[in-house]
Amino acid sequence: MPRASTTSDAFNAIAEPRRREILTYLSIQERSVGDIVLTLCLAQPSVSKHLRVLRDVGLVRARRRGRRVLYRTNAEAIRPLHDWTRTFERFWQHQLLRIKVRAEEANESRAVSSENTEKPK
Amino acid sequence: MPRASTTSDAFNAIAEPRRREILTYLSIQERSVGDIVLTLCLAQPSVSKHLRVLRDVGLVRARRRGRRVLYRTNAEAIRPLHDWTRTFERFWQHQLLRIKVRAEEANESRAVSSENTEKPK
DNA sequence: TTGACATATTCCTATATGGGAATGTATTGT
DNA sequence: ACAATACATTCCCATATAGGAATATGTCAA
Repeated sequence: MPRASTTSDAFNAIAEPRRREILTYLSIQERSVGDIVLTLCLAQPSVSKHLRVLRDVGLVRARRRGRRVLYRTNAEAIRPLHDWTRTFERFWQHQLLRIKVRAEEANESRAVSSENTEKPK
Repeated sequence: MPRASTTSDAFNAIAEPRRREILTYLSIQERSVGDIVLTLCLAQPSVSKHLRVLRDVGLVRARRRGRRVLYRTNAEAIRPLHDWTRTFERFWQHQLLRIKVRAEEANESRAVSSENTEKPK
């Protein structure tokens, strides 16, 4: 079985670095495909294909303006990603806390010498 | 050119749903490969391979304890993902605000009827 | 209508993948 | 040393890519 489709969800869609760049670029302001091509220095078909993927998972919205098609980031679709990563927030806070505590201990008790670093059972 | 390697960065690594499940499971408590196999109902080689990917990008840490190898989530490695999604936070707040304002307007001026929905230039 | 501009799609190809099965490696208990 | 346990790796394969080139579609302007 190959990898899941890039259009299967937002997680797969944003795995591609260029698509992340496009999302960032379009979050500032609505832009045409041509703008993206020029600004990010990508081939036009490539951009269209990336936009297709982003559109399929709801990460961008499009609307025609004459010959052009204007795209904009749909930030709402990024929330699930944010929420998922956020569930780990408390853990990295714990880790930072542990590191901080360790540093303080090491600093305070420079006399006690050894006793730990790895506590085998 | 195919998709970037799953081990190229955390974004690619977490694109796989099972890997996300493993990360969540391991964030609670350090666990052996066997625990993961039983709890998430996956084949053992599959788990080992997923852990390999997660380890390569620093999302998990491992240590031997006798015959077992205990894995734990390295939450720190998830921060870049969190930070990236966070850059869009203000935008979805804006969008929610717009929606809210629109709803209020629609509610207050039920007499004014039309004039917008799409404003062609 | 015709041409020019803007974007989308199709075709092609090398490549990384995830699952299953089989096998390899490390560690413990006897 | 040997068997058993716990993981890791390898091999095989169907499949979804991403990029490049070519082509199709859509829209406007004269």
